[in-house]
Amino acid sequence: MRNQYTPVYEIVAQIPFGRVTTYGTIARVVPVPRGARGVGWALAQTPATQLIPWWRVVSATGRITSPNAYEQYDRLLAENVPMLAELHVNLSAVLWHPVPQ
DNA sequence: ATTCTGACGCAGG
DNA sequence: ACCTGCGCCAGAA
Repeated sequence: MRNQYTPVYEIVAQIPFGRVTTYGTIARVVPVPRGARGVGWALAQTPATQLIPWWRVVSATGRITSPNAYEQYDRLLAENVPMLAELHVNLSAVLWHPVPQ
């Protein structure tokens, strides 16, 4: 099913292994209700059955703020994503910028 | 209809 | 670096 949040999933699906982007960055390239918050909302609805790399999206500061923060943290570590501290991605090293759809 | 809760971002302090 | 408040407003109850 395609809804107004579908563009968000299409962008997230393109984030490369080992790279990360932010809620706000996505909200700036595709129209999403409520901007960055809407992106977070959309990811929260992502069915576990779908293979969308939701763990590659963090906040503008690099902080991991999802409800399942540690699962996300572990998944990123598994991709060798550099951290500044626990639950804190070194964004300047791995930030990925999406291309407008 | 009304209330409540946010996977944000930014501007202070 | 940390914390707080605020704008934003869809969805759930």
